[in-house]
Amino acid sequence: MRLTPALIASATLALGDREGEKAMSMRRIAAELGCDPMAVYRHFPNRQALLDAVADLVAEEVPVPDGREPWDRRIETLLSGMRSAALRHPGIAGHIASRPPLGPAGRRLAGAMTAALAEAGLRPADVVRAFQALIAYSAAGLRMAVDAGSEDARRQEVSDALEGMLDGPLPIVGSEGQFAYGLYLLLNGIRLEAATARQGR
Amino acid sequence: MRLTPALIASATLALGDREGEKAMSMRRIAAELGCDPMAVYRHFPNRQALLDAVADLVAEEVPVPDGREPWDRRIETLLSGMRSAALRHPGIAGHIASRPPLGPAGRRLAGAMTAALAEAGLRPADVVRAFQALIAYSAAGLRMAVDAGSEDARRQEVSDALEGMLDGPLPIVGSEGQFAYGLYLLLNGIRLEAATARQGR
DNA sequence: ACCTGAACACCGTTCAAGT
DNA sequence: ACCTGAACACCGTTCAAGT
Repeated sequence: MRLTPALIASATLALGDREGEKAMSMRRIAAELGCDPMAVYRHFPNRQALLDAVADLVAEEVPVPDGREPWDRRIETLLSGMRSAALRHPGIAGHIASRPPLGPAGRRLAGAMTAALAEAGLRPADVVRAFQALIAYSAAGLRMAVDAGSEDARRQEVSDALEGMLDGPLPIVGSEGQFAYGLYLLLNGIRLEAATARQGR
Repeated sequence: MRLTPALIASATLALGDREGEKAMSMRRIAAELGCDPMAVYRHFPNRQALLDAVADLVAEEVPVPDGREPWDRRIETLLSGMRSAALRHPGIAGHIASRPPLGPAGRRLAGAMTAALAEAGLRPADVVRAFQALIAYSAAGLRMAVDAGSEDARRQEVSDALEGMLDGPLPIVGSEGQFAYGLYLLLNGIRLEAATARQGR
């Protein structure tokens, strides 16, 4: 069977889904494909480049929202779409959190997002800054979700650290609801900013 | 020289400052201390626990803001203090971004932060959610700063991906200004939320 | 009982040697 | 010219053997 970048990437994704992040080593990937570890290096310069390709494969699964929806609804759809796609592929989710996909699929999503922000009424320079703030926040939320799933001890530690300062139980770290709340704060901030920009026009 | 957890942690921090993240391996740390690699395991159960202790050492450097300052100013001081302390120690900054410090120093900062949020007028449940959103955002900003410093190629890639969608140059990914903008959006969101909570009271 | 270091089970990547 | 796999320079951690 002839190797191609696409074939290597999808085999790596499947391996990660099945056996987790640590299973996606060059040696294990090669074994999965039944080839020499070095054969992979003929298609990708290094492991990171391969994982970037796998991440973009996941970005392909994210639906681009209908352009007739309001801009804030579209941003919510895009970001929670990326988040749930990543969580469907736990092996690569950690990599996605560190390096949001920038291949063809990633750029398609970035385009939809910046379009929505421009439509919100932000100045071009602020579109980029708000874009990066939203990506940064989503990446962090994804990382917390990944860590929370794999490290119960950490969740306990966070809980212990905060419990003393507050009454009531700690909401689950990295949960969907927690993610939505921060996104809501950011979108509120953007709305306020856009209103100010519109007035100054 | 007798080994102690504090001595190991500060030697590890110094090593990371001098030679970067990858130099902080159990073997290199032991060499730095002139002891057997296994000696470290008598004071820390594993490498992650040691790095957590190093991270808390950095949190000790962050000044706690004056309680008479307004709540939003205090949050800015705390988060940018943590950010610049981490960036002064590039070896451990990546670890801090993944696992915000929760040792004694980390808890002190968390306490100051939740107090500021409570004073802003958020409901207790929202204090925790806003706290986590702010931490998540700051961690992501720190990660972007660390990556931007070490990976010019990635910055170029992000720039290429966005340049096509916008006119004008891309603001530096992970820069102080970029970080401040997202924080500003979040604080605006919190102000709006607090105002709503206050009205419902 | 405490401590050591050899050994286990891996890594990503280079590079010389084969075809 | 293309491909392979041995080898390099590492890892974190376990555990048997020594004192």
